Amino acid sequence: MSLLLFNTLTRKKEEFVPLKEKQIGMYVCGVTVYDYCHVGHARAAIVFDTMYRYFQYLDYKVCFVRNFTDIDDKIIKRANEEGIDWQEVNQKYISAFYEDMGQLNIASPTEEPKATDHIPEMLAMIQSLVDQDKAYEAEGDVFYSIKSFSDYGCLSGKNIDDLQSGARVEVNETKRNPLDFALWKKSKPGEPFWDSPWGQGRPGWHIECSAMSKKYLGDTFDIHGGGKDLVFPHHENEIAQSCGCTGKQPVRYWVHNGFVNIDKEKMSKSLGNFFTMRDVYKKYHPEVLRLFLVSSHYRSPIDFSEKNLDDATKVLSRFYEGLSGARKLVANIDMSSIPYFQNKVKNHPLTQKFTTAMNDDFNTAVVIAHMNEGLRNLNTAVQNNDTSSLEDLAVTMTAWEQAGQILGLFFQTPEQFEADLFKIKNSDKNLDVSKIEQLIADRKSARQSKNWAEADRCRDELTEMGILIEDTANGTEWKLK
RNA sequence: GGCACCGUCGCCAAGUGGUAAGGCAGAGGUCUGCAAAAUCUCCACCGGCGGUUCGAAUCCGCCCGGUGCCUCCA
Repeated sequence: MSLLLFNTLTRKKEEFVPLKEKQIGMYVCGVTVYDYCHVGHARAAIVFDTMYRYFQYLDYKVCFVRNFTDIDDKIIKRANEEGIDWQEVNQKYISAFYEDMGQLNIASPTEEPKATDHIPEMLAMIQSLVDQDKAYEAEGDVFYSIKSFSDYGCLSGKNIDDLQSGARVEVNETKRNPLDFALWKKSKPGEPFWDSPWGQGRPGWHIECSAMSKKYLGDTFDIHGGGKDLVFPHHENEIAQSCGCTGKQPVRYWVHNGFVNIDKEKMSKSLGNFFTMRDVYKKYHPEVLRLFLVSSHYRSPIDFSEKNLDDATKVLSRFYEGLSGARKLVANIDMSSIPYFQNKVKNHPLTQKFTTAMNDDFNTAVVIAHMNEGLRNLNTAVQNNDTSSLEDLAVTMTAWEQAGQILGLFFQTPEQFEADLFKIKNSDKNLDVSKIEQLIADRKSARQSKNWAEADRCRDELTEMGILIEDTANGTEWKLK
């Protein structure tokens, strides 16, 4: 069964065929480490993490490279603002990145190169472009001459004339063409710099990805990803640089994720309408954020709102409750002793539907729909306490759970999830747990003596506190609304 | 101004030529002392107009509405 992937270069879904059989080279633009990550960064991370997981599930050997941009204007500016060294800025926000992404269950890429560790590679590339007359030095800066690349605009669908006529590009006297972009920037006094054949300076933004992807993945590799906002100019320029340098097409499939919106507008720093990941975690479980972001297709815009996160919380709670019930029912089943267990999971209808959806350009939204349907089967078995076919249930549960895990869900136990959820929900309520338990005990004795009025009074009091109770076979359980 | 994209139930969201997945909310049933949870049933002809087609939410044209990129941006 083939996998279809939407390629920005052709604007079509294409059958994905890697360069080398069963191997994939994938490069994804990471973040510039000058501030905390927001939900837009979270989406990009989740989208490509999910692809990475699914490729591995399909038995591909994936070399996944995700970079850190650790030198640029914003970092220098931030360092000056905070009165610290630019490296300290990097350090601070790289560790924040790991904290925030770790909570989302983002797997480690194969390589996480930093721009400043690859200055020689970048200089070599720039030199090659200069030698080929595709780049030129001007007063200490080095620019790429877009005239040297006839395909310039192929990725973003722009043509050079349109770009020039609408040019909001800053006027720079030293450029031969206003659309030429910097490969190397001369450093100003007091700024960090590296030595180069063109004097002291630092790399332009685009060259790092060309140099690092070439180093780790070769002149041509399979997938290059990032947010839609990187299509132009960043990825367009990367193609120009890489192709100019090697003469080869650098990337076979360009993959871009859609934006996170707020009230239909792109979440962005400049608009100031962004939420950092750590802000979101104060009110919502990180896994809820993950589920929310995989609930729609990766290329569509997704509207970030409390209502939508509340909905996602409900779905994830249902998922975990169903999982918890099913796990308890099959607790005594030794799955490893079930004949052909892995094959049965693989051939389960749910797994089949899962792979069909994922093979269609990673349609995770459809996967979630299938999981909601699958959940009903689990819940029905649990409700009926159906022990007649526990082995089948174990297979169904595993197929269901596995689908979720490839989406990066279910990375903790249902108990931990419930406990975390309580902690988050209770953070601004500060409820007294012993009081809750006392009321439940009071209600229990009232019910035993069939004093329904008193029992209901206890429940009403709990309801007022925001507590929801459920009488189950194992006693009364409670949770925060 | 140039170039793209989007408009599906009250809300969120799949589907891109064969008579509309899923979730939330809502209505009703089962279960329950009553609830809750779970489960079952019900709940849309797809922005407007025209065209192509045996057949369109899905293709084409026009219109209306919204967004993005063209400057740093996931």
